[in-house]
Parts: sequence; structure tokens; C-alpha cells
Amino acid sequence: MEVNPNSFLKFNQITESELKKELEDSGRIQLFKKGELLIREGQFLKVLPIVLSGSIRVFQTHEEREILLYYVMPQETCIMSLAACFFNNKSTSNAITEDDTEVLFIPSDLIRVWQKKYPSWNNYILKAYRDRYNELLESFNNVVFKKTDERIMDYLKDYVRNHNTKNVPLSHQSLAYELGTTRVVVSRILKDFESRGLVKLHRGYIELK
Amino acid sequence: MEVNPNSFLKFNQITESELKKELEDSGRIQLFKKGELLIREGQFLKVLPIVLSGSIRVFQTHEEREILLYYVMPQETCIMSLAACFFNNKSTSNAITEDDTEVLFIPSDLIRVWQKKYPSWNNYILKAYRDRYNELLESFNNVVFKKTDERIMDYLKDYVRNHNTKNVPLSHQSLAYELGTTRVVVSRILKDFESRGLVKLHRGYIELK
DNA sequence: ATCCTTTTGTATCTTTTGATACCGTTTTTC
DNA sequence: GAAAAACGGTATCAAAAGATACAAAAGGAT
Repeated sequence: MEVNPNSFLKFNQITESELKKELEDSGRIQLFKKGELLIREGQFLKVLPIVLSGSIRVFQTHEEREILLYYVMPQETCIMSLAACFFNNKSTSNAITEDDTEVLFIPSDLIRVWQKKYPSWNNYILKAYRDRYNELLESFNNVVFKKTDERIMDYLKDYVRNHNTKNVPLSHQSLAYELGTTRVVVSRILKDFESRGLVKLHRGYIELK
Repeated sequence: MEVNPNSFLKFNQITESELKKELEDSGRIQLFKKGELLIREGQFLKVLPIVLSGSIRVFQTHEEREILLYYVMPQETCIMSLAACFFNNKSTSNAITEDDTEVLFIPSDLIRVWQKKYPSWNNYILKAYRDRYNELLESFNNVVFKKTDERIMDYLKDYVRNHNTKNVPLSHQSLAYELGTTRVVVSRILKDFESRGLVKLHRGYIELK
């Protein structure tokens, strides 16, 4: 794992070259191994994380249960952290690296300063919120209106489309966790899919036909 | 129904007096009767609505179904409209007044201008997004982890707490719509509540004991 | 008063989901 | 290589929710 000090220069959404320079000057890049806890509930944040490579899983815990909020992918930031930084509140969520991950940390004071100075930064912030809201809204609708089998199939198709592969590298247990149901239900439905020729099951991954 | 031209001067979240003056000068106040359609999907917005009195229901439609997003209450704005204004996109949702409603419309250009000029405006915008996100997240968790009877009881208790009354003025049908289930299920559960002495049922409203 | 609409109560039947338990296989750990 | 952990298949039973149908009661309109 090695730092690529220029990976944040490729940001699609950040257009001003001066802002890129500021990111370089004021940001601090840090590497994390898979499975490290970056942020925990109750913690005050003085820096805003932006993922450069790898990914971060953000979740809350309520009554012993883990609630998945979203994954932060390269070039994205974490709106829960943003809220904590922006309003000087404790974080209400946890963040764990899903892979080896490069993170750019921005001092939280600069969020507001840059919002005034750089239109594309302000867009970036608002867009982050808008997109997460829409993402959550879609999940919500799926839970309310779709049955589990359809939600599983949608998940598989989405994954395959976004990762450009036919295989979804998840155990039944992990898939159940993603969708907020139980392992037995997932196994049952996947087996039915297989009998109908829609998927082929393997240990540790699912092949979409 | 009469305009109270000073109602927007009471905004808790807006502290700068200059901003209050700008709201007065640049905003346009308009009155709507209950049930008027303010915004529909596909429409471009040149103004951002802020509710002064009354309330607005915001929803999407998918496959013939109506999906409730949230209610905009006094002093609040509508993040779906905000997104449409801010990014110059078509609105992806509809808005209908729930009561007779006073709305302050802000020219969309000013959103960004004021963000730079007035810290409390920028806070207002970000806080709107944060709060709606948390609200939706809670609904999501309730749908995933709670059974319908618990969700109904939570809804009733919330309503009673927020409206300072013991009566929830909703038909079983409307309650079913709020919670994304069916009328029969609601009636069944409410009847069970009544037999356990938790509520008293009336035509058109539910009395929480 | 009569008609019409809305609201509510309830019964029946089916589907979906959840809970539990047990087993065999594969992979990891030490 | 033995033990432990993770993974997947399946059976059984129960609970929850959805679908449908029908009727009674309440309220409004004329």
C-alpha cells in the first residue's frame, strides 16, 4: 500500500486549480488497513474525511444492532462526518475501512471557508447531501414496497452493473446484513433463483446469469 | 386568510438582521388554500419555498403509487426544491398544501449568494439537509426493524407529543398511507390497542389514553 | 328523509417472513 | 493436522402482513 500523492488531483467535481492546491496544502493523507475503525459514535471531529482509494463503511448501532448507512467510495465524502464537523457536534455514526483505504483529511474550519471561496466545493458539499438523501430514499422505498426476493435481485443486478463483473463476492450472511433480513431467508431465495436458472451459487460469491 | 408580513421576522435560525431585511425585500409572500399543488415533478424551479404558516406535503409518484417524503412545517424549507433550485434541475417531487398556507419564495440565485454572505443562511441550508436525512433514516430503521403495531403506536405518541393534544385526527386509511401499509392492517391493530385500553377509537380520529 | 360517500369492523385465506435447529462442507487458525 | 469458525442447505413451526370480501355505522348533501 503506497500513497499516491496526486490521486486527489483527479477529482471530477473539483474544478478550481487553486482549490486543488489548497487540498494538497491543507489536507493530510493517511493510509488505513482494512477493518480499521476511523470514527466512532460520540467522537468530536476536527477533520472531514474524503476517500481517495478503497472504501469506508458507515453505520450506527441501536440496541445491539448495526445499521448500515452507506459506503464512502473514492472521491466521496461522508455526510455524517460533515454534519459533525460543520455543526461542531459529536459524530452519531461509526466508520470502518472495508479495504485498505487512502483518506484525505480536511481541517473542519476550511469547510465553511472554501464554501465561500470555491463554487465547486459548495456544489460538492450539497451534492453529497442530495445524493445520499436520494440513495436512502430509494432504499426506503424498496423496503416498503418490494418483497425480499425482488430486493435481492435488484441488489445483485446493481452490483454487477457497478462493478463490471458477473460475480457478487458476498456471503449469504453479508447480503442479509445489507438488506436488513436474515441469512436463512437469503439462502432460501437464492436457492430458488438458482433452481430457476437466474444465478449460480458458489461459496463466498454469487454468479448472476 | 391574511398575510402577516412580519411572520418571517421570527425565524429562529436566521440571526442577521440584514438577512432578515433581504428576505423581506427579495422574497415574495404568497397565500395558498388547502390542497393546492405548488410544485410538480418535472418542473424547473426559479424560487425556493419557505413555509411561514400552514404546511406542505411533499411526495413522489412511482408506478401509480404515492411516496410520502416529508411535511414542510413553518420556518422550514423543502430540500427537494432546494436541490432543484441549486443545481438547476427539474424537481423530482410534488408539493401540495395540507392546510391554508403562507409561503415565502426566494429567488433561486440568492441561495448561493446568501450562503457566502450570511453564516446563518448557510447553516439553515445544511441543517435542513441534515435534519431531513436523519428523519428519513429513522423512518427507514423503523420500517426495517419494527413491526407495524409498534410503528403505529410510535406514530400516535409522536403526534400527540408534537401537537399537544390527545387526539390524532386521521382516518385509518390515512394512517395506513403514512406508514406504507393497508387500511385493514391498521384497523386490526388499532382494535387490538383499544381492547388493551391503550386508545379509544372514534370516527375520524384516535384518542390516545 | 333518502341517497351517497366515507369510515370502520371483521372474517377468511394466502403469502411472506422470521425463528430455530441440525447437519455437512469448506476455510482459517494455531 | 486438529480444532474452530464460517458458510450454506434444509426442515419445521409460528407470526406477521397482505388480499379480498362484505356489512354496518356515521356523516354530508340535496
